[in-house]
Amino acid sequence: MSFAQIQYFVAVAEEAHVGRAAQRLHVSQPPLSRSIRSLEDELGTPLFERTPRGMRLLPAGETFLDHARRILGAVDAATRAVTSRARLRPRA
Amino acid sequence: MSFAQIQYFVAVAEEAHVGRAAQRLHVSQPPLSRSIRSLEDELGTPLFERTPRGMRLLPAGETFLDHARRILGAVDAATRAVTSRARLRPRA
DNA sequence: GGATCCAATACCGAACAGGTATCGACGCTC
DNA sequence: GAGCGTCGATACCTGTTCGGTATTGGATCC
Repeated sequence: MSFAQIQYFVAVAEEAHVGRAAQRLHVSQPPLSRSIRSLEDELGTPLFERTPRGMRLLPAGETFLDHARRILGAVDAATRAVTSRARLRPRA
Repeated sequence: MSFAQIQYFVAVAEEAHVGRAAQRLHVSQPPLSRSIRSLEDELGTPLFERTPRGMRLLPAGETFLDHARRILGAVDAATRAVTSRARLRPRA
């Protein structure tokens, strides 16, 4: 599991559409599809239901989405915590 | 930034020694050195002070260590949340 | 000042991630 | 119900990354 994978997952969950998520993330659709699938493989659970109209979150996916956002938030906080230190203060 | 990088960082911080951390992580020393260095590059801040006896955490490193543990915890929680779902219940 | 211990670098091969092209499945329109 | 459009999934190739072995550079200790 990588950060990119989690960001990808969140984007797909929010867009409910791999193609749209890909656009938003500035990557192409196939890597995104693969990433989601390998995340599901790693977790041993499907997170989405594939429909002809796009992707619908399964209950496990909803749960994971919650955690995923928390993880991304934690990473962001970590980054800001030390980079603001580096610059001695964030603004001015 | 990757999870491995964060795990590596925590190990080095705890061991205060790249070689020992490498042993614990079952990787060799050079990749670990590089990983830490590239993390510092990415954050734009040194996290360790290199001494002839090993690695000593700098204040920024202490801060980051805190966040790093939180991140790993969040990832673990996320994983457990959906894998326990997958198996319908963790034990028996 | 030679031996020792540390992290850093050079170099190489395997694994991974991303891109383009294409497929297979489903729904819609006529 | 045939053809078309729209999904995600797969095949295939390529550039990058990651990990390993061998070696270096620097500091300490005797």
